[in-house]
Amino acid sequence: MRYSKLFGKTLRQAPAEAESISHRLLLRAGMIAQIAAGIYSYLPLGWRVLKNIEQVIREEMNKAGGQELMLPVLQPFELWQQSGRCLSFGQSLFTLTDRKEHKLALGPTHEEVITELAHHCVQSYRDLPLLLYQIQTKFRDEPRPRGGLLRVREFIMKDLYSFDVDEAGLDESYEKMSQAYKNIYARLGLPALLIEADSGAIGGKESHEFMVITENGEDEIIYCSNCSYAANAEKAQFAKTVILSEAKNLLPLEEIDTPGTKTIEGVAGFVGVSTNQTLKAVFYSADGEFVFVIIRGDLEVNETKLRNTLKCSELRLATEGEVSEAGIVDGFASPIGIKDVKIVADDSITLGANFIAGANKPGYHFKNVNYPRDFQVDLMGDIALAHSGDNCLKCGSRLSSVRGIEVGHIFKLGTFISKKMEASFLDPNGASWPIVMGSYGIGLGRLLAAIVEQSHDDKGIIWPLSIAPYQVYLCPLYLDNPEIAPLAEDVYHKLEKEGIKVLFDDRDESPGIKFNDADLLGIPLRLTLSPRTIQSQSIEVKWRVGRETQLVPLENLAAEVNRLLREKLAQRSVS
RNA sequence: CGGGGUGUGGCGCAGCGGUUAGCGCGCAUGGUUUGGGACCAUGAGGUCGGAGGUUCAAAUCCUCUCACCCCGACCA
Repeated sequence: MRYSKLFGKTLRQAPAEAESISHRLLLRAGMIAQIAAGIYSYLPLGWRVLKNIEQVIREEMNKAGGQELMLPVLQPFELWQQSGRCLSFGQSLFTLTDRKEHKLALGPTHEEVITELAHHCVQSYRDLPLLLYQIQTKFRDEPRPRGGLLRVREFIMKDLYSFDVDEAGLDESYEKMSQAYKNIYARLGLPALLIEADSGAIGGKESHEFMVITENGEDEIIYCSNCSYAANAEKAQFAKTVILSEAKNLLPLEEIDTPGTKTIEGVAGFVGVSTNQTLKAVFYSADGEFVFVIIRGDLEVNETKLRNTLKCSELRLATEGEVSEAGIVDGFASPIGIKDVKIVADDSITLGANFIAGANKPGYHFKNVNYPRDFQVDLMGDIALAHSGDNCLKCGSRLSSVRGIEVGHIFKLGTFISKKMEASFLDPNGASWPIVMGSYGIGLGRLLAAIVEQSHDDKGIIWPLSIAPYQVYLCPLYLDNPEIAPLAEDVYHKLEKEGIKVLFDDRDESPGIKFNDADLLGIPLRLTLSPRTIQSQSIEVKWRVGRETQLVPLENLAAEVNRLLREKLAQRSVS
C-alpha cells in the first residue's frame, strides 16, 4: 500500500474527548473514528488489524473443532421472552418495531437464536457434541460507553456455543475453549489472566473471565499471590475473620443511649469497640421490593452477590423515602422487631457475638445483639465485598487487587436456556434430555484496544507482528534524489512479490514526519532507504520495539526481510 | 438514571457584553529545505452545538434543550 493513497490521516494532537491511551492512540493513528457515543468506524488501518485478530481467532476456533456459521442480528423479541432474558438484559437490549408492529431485538448475544437452531437441527445424542461459532456485530444499549473501543454499543464479537449430552461433555468443551482462548492471547502477545467470574445477565453457573492487567481497566481483580486464586471482585470470596467475644456467652440485650451516632464508625467509637463488633444495616430495592440487608460492621455489601442471593435483576440502594416508608429509622436501624420486610444477612453476622446494632429509634442502639436469638432473617449467604488485604479463603494468605480489562468470558450455561427453548435430544434409550450448553465470547474491538493499552510507548502503538496492519514500513528519505525514488519503487515491488505486507511511505515528507508516523502507526519493521544507506548498497532495518538499527544489503533484501519476519513470528508464538 | 465537566474552521485552544471572531497545527499553491514532527510567501475554510429571551449591541448574560467526555449502577 502506498501511504500517499491511504485513507486516514495521523493527528499530532488527539481529540480532547479521548482519555484512555488506546483511544488516544487509535484516533491519532487514524485507525478509528467516532460517530456517536460508543459507536465507531474502523478506518483502513484499524480494520486491517481487526481482520487480523479475527483471523487468529477463527483459526483457533477451527482448530478446537468449532464450525463457523452466521446468525441474524435481527431477532424476534419473543425469543427473548421465551428465554426470560429480556428481563435480565433489560434496558441493554436494543429493540425496534417493524411495519407490522412486530417487536424485534438487535442481538446483544446469540444464545436464544442458536438454541432455537439446535432445537430444529439436533435430535439425537449422535448429533452431539457440537461447537458452533460466529464472528459478528452485536448491539447493547450500554448505560455508559467509555474508553474508546473498550466499551461500546455496537461491537464485533466471536461467540461460540457448545452443545453436549451431559456435564462431563460440557467440562470437556469448556476445557477445549479455555485452551483455545489461551492460544489466542499467546498469538496476540497479550498476557491474559484466567479468573473466576460472575455470570451476570448471560446466566448459568460457572464462568471464567480472561483479564488483561492494566491500570485503568474497569474491573477489579482480587488475587492471591500465594496460591493461584484469582477472581473478579464482584465474585471474589475471602475468609471472614471470626470475632470471639470475651466470654463466648450471649449477654442479655441492652438498650444504650448513643446520641448522634448515625454511622458505624460513630457508634463503634462512641461505645469503644471496633467496627467488627457492630452490625450494619443497608437498604435496597430489588425488582421493586424493599430489602433490609444486614452485615457485620467491618464489611461492605457486594451488590453482585446480593443480586445473586436475591435472584433479582434490578437492584439499587433504597431512597430515603422508601426507608422511612418501611418504618425504619435511618442510622439507628436493626432487624430486631422489624416486621413485614425481607431481611437478607451476610453470614458474617454468625462470626461473632454480642454485637452493637440499632434500636430502631433515634439516638439509641442495642448492645449484645445475637443471631438467631434476637432476630430472624429470610435469606443468609455470602454477600460481602472482598478487598485487598483480606485473607484468602483457600490458603489464608493476604489477598491483593489489581485492575484489568475483560478480554474474554466463558460460561457453563448448563440446561438453563435449552430447557426454556426446548432444545433436547434423545439418548440411546430413547429418553429425552435437554442439551447441556456452554457459551464463549470474545470481543474483537476490545481485544484490539487492550493490545494497544498493553503495547505502546510515548511515540505510539507497538503492534505485535501477528496482527499488525502491515508488517513492514518502507521509508525512503529524500524522494527528490534521483537515485532514491526508483530504488524505493524497486524495493517495494520486490517485497510485495515476496508476499510481505508493506506500507510504502511514498510521500514527499521530511524524515521527522515519516519516522514519527511510522512509530505512531506501530508497524513492526521499518526499512529506511536514504543516500547514506545507498552508499553501501543497503537499507536500514529497525524493529518498532528497541532502538538498534542494522544495515541489510539490498541484494536479496526481500528474502532477508522475510527471514527476519518469520524469525520474529516464531519468537512470539512461543511466549 | 445520579454527580462532575466540555461544546468557537479538520484537530488543539484563546476570546467571556462593544467594529470585519483570533492563534498554533493541519489543508491548498509557489519557493528554499530535510536522518526524528523545517522555513518563507500567498490563500481557502467558522450560522461560536441548537432554540428562546435580556440588551442600542450577545461567542460573551439568563432560561430551556441537545451532544460528547469523566466518576458511580451494567458487560465482550
